[in-house]
Formats: sequence, C-alpha cells, structure tokens
Amino acid sequence: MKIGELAKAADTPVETIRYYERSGLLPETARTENNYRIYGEAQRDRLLFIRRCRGLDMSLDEIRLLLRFKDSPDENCAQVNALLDAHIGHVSVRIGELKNLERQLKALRKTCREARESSQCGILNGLSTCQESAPHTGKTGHVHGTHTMKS
Amino acid sequence: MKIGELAKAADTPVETIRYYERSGLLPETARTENNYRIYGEAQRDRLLFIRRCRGLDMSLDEIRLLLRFKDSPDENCAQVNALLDAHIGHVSVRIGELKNLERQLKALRKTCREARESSQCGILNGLSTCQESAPHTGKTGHVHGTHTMKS
DNA sequence: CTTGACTCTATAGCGGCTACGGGGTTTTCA
DNA sequence: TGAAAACCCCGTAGCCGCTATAGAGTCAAG
Repeated sequence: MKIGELAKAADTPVETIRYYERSGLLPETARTENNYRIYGEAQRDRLLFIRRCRGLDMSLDEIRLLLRFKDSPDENCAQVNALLDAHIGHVSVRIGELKNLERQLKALRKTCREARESSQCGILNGLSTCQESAPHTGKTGHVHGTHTMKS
Repeated sequence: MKIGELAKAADTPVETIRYYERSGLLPETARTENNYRIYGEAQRDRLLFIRRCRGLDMSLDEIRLLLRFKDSPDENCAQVNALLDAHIGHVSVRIGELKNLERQLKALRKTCREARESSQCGILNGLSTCQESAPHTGKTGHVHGTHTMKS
C-alpha cells in the first residue's frame, strides 16, 4: 500500500509517518519506480504498535527501546518491564502534581466570585503575593506541563 | 539590581529572564553605561508574578493576558475569571486522562510478571494487539503529554 | 486535457526554555 | 598589580513530536 493508505489504516497523518521514518522508528521502505513508498502488513503492524505506545504517552525513545526488544524475540524482557514501571511512576507523579495544581487553582478562583475592577480582583492579587505549597518543578521524570492546544 | 541578582531574588535562570524580555512579558529595562540590565522592585514583582503563574502551569499567552489586566486596574476582571475557569477545566480533564492512562499501563504491566524472552513478554504482545478504551487524543484544551525530562 | 488528489523533498515553526560560542567587564584574592 | 573567576552582553541552535509550508512531480477521473 502507498503512504496515504497506510495513513488511513493506522489513523496517522502522512507527515507523521514520514517523520517516524526519518526518526528511525520505521525502516526505510521499498519504493515504486516513481519513488513512492510502498508498505506491507508488517510495517502497518509496526506503525500500529508505535501509535499504541504513543497513545500511552510513551516517548519516541522509549518506543525505540520497545521496538528493539520486539525485533529480538530471544532477549530477556526485564528492561521492558522496568521501562513500563518507570513510565507508570512518572504518570502517577504527574497525576499528583496536577491534583495539587487543581487544588491551588480552585482556591485561587474562589478569591474572585464576580467580575469587578482588576485592582480588586482576588485572583490577580493572589497571584501577586506569595503562596507556598509544593510547586511543580518540571523535573518529575518526564511527565510534563499543561499546554498543548489542538482544538 | 543586575540580572544575576534578580535571578536569585526570583529563583529564575538568567537566560529565562532574558527570554521573557524577548517574549514581551518583561519590559525592556534601563541599562548601565556598560549595557548591563538594571532592575527595580517593580520588575522583580512582575517576574515573581510570572513565575507564580508558570508554577500553576499557565502558558505565557495566558500570563500575558493576566498581565494586561494587572496593568490596567480599572478594567473589569471577568476575563481573568474566565481564563482561570478554563485553565482549571483543562487541568481537570488532563487528570482524568492520566488516570485512565495509569489504569491501562498497570493492566498492561500485569501481563508480564517476570523477565523472560521478549517473544513471550505479555507487555510487548499486549502492545501489538488492539486495546480499546478512550485514547488520549492530544486535543484536550491545552493540558499536554507525559514527557519532559529534566533530572 | 485539465483538474484535482496524491506523492516527493527540504525547510521552518510551535512552546518554553536551555545551552552554546565568542566577546566584554567587574570583582576577588594572592 | 595582575591574573583568574565570575559576571554581563548578543545571537543562534537545540530539545520533542509533530505540523505546515513551498515547490515539484505523478496519476486517475471527467
């Protein structure tokens, strides 16, 4: 199949597929005489694997490692287990951080019940003065921040 | 004070301060005859405000908006309240997504109790076959993924 | 035979920094 | 006093995982 068909089969943008190839997650494929990429089922399955991992918020580096194990079926999978444990740990930590954040944000929100002049706004004033309680350091393994707009 | 002193006062790397200036969050400051930046207390407070907002995972765009309101104390703060509500919403959604993720990851982890050959690894095999249950779309307002290594 | 859908490559942009390189200045300490 | 360390400047490139553009070639339908 051509790249567009693969894109549909794996529900992945064409550009992303090419990007994965550039990044070494997908091997360079055979080409037609017109230089179009041609894929088989094995590559489709590999892409689906990658997308499932991404759906579980793994990094491309982590996925690269998993693929190495998938490609060498006789090796011991202890590292796979460790990777997953670490990933779970990061996710759990990030959940904790976000809950803390949510608490702080809700407390802050309460300080301005209705619209008034900015100078009287409890939120702006709250942000202008010190608050304690465990800041988010950005150093938590690899579970990150709060912003990626799409919609 | 010079930029290094400000950096200490606000616990913020020097490069980040210069970056905020470039991004228009901090105004361009006065300079000494040697072209060193000089800051006063107002700028330090402004930087602290920014850092507190960042600590609450707000984007620089959101912070820019908040600063506009802070700079015009007579305006109505309804937009500030709305911004915070939206931000809280995004954080809550992201918490839900991560919890879902955590559940899936733990289930997956259970499928390989101890180390063995990769071909027998329940995790790798699990990732190779379909699983349902609400994927993380990456379209959730602006609360993002799971990866930013620092440590 | 033209239009539109597809393919290709190479390159730049997103956010929020961080790190480099290559220079100048100021402080410190022997 | 003089050298070394610590600070300051600017500009640029890199991080991640895409996404979007530009400019070109190819192919199928009407």
